[in-house]
Amino acid sequence: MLQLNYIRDNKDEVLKRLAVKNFKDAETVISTIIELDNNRKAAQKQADDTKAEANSIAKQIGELMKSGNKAEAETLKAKTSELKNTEKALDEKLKSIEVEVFNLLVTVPNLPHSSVPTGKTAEDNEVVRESGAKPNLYANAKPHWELTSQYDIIDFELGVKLTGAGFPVYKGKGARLQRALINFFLDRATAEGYNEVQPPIVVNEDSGYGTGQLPDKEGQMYFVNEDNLYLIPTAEVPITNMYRDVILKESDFPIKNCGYTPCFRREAGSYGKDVRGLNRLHQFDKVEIVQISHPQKSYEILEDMRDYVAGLLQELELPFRILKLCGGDMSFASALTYDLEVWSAAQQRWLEVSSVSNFETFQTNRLKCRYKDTNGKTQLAHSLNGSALALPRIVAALLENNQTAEGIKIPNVLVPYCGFEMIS
RNA sequence: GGAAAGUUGGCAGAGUGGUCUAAUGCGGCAGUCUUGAAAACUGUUGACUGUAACAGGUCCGGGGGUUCGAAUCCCUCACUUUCCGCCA
Repeated sequence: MLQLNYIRDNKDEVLKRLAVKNFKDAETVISTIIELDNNRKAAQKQADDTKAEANSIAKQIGELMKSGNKAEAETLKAKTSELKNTEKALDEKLKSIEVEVFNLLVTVPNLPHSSVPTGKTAEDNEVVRESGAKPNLYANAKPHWELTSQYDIIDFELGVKLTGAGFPVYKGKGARLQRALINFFLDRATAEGYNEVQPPIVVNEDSGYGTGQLPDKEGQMYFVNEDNLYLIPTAEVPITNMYRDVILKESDFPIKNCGYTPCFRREAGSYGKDVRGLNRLHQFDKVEIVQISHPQKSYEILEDMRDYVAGLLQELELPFRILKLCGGDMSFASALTYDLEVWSAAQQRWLEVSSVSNFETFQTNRLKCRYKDTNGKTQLAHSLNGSALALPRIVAALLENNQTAEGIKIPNVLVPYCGFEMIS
């Protein structure tokens, strides 16, 4: 959520940058917000003055009662009933304006960073870097969803029986590979200075609001009706919400946390070959890295995070590329996002395995995650996160790219974690 | 699932319906003392809104009510803790 003060003081700038995100009706929405806010201020002033008067009368009555001057107290009492009515009316007016402003404010996406390329779709994303050679597969190379059943390592049908589509069962070396990747990612993140946490994987409504899944995207999350809890779509939600309603000290920065969790996404309305096999699941595993930073450091940190994730892909010997997302392809809450994609050799396409974003104050404004600066003023911190990494598409690429006539070769770095060199 | 008790500032913890502008302690910050530190002593110590700056307003779990006036009384919801039951 954008800061109202910022919108008020920088209207033109806000409109210019919202245009990069292709936010429709920006002019109307922003103007309405500013106008409503002016109304709010006026109403608040009125309400405050009324309350001030009522407060002072109440105090006078108190003193009169104490000194036994009952008659005078009664005359003062008579004066208050009208005040009470106006007070009530003004409060209601104020509240309704505030609700109106809030409802508009949550529809406004974050402002993109000045370096974000303009564009509408994924076609317009900017390739920042490409690394690693795409493998030449042998003649009978197969897509991963055939390899998984050939070697009996991931069973999609069995998952359908137990739960439904998009909930695969990992078996044998497939399960072991999952565990190996999780441990590998966590070990690397810890070595990079991230503090490992194991958060709950169901969260309450407040947490959903804090990171911006609510009120907009509740359709994307599984919901436990009886207890009013949501299954997390990413560890970002609980890990970032650890800093909800917190005022940090400047010396607390940088705050680096990482965590492994299963992630749950309803993915309502997704069909077709994009969702084949491991490409899109309802439940998957992911290691997430999250940082809370000083505003002046956040872009430096964003690049560190991006390069860290790239390093993981290099270690896994996967060809990958880094994209800087254009305004139209970026998420609602992000100011700047890098996507990392791995080459999936049998599908002949790039698969997104990580998204690293700086949210600046967009999340922290809602979270009320602040810090005290050197002047003792409280300021909003910046929040950032990235996948490091999401497993399914990594597994898809590993299986497809490393397949040979004899079996699937495990990259060297994972062998100690797996305890085997080949899936055959 | 049953019963009871609770929810107050960064933390602990007081608080007979009227200077609550929330006691006190701890912690934090600043100062005195010290070569430096500790201890001791002194002072200071929240958030939001608002203003040019003051002033003013809001906040004692959330919401509602009673009252001229609520941290305090009433209703309601949420959460926490303890005990019992069930159970990994």
